[in-house]
Amino acid sequence: MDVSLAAGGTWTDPACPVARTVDLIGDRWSLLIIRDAMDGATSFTEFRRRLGIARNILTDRLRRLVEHGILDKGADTDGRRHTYRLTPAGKDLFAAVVALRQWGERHAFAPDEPHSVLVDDHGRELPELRPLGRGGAPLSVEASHVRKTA
Amino acid sequence: MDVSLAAGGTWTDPACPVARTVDLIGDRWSLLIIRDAMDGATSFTEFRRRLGIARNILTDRLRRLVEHGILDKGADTDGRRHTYRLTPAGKDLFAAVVALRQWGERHAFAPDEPHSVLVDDHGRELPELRPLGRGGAPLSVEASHVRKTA
DNA sequence: CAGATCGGTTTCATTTTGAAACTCACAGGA
DNA sequence: TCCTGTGAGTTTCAAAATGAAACCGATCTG
Repeated sequence: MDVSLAAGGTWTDPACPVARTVDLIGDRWSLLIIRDAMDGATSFTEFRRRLGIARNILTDRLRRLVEHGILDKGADTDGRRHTYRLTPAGKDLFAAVVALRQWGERHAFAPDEPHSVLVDDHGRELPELRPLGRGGAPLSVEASHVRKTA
Repeated sequence: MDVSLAAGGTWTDPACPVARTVDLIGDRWSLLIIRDAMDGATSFTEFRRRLGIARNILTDRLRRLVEHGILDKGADTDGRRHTYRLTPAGKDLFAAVVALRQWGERHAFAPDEPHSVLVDDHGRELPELRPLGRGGAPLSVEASHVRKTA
């Protein structure tokens, strides 16, 4: 994939993987486009219908996601219709989307408020995603730290 | 916590937990502030030093994060200095930050490019965070779907 | 008291976003 | 062939967000 920012851009914090990821998909729309791509959306019109996003912004975000190797743009044989599909790198964002979703379920809804649910093949809700230490035990924020590059 | 958006705001997609989470922390800075809070930053000045963010924007983001129950603002006995600390909801974003970090490590760096590393108490790198199905086996994007609310 | 520090607010220019109108290519039907 | 609709944009322009810099006020430190 393209490991660089678009035209002239510089990383907010070049050594930090969190910062680079946020530079690539940390805006109001990119992650929602990826969410919908994971849920089966493939065309410009379909993304637009689901998101209610302005046309020019969608054009721009799709272009960026393609540039960064997260989506792949194909011309449908049809001629006019295009298809946007997740690349392997795009699909690899699944864990991040699940983590954000689960946090939202826990903290962004009132206890009685309904929300959509992510389920597996058998319609069962996913277990909570938790960082583990090397030993396999859950790892807390306090028990970890960032080792800066030499 | 405060399960609502700031003054007059409406959710991008009220029923989707991913969208709500993105509405709360899906901007260029919030996640990086949270990252640094997880790494020990607690003061206005310290966040500013680490991020190079404009003062007014930092003021605004800290206020929003406090409003949304992700950070807790305390007055240090000192008098002038304040402390911003993660609430339990804030600490619960750990999984999401780890997922974004790991994706960045895999896809936003050239193979030979150095980056900071998240390690556990014993200095060992964390294992990859992967969504699992109910059975305990890794779950692919294709093997899951979103069940909309009734 | 003078100066530095901390945590802001205000001002103003630049950038990004969004809504709406316009364009262009193609396909199907009358 | 002409008309109409659809898909995928581009252009234009106003509104909102962002960022740099100056200013402010309280509190410590010498």
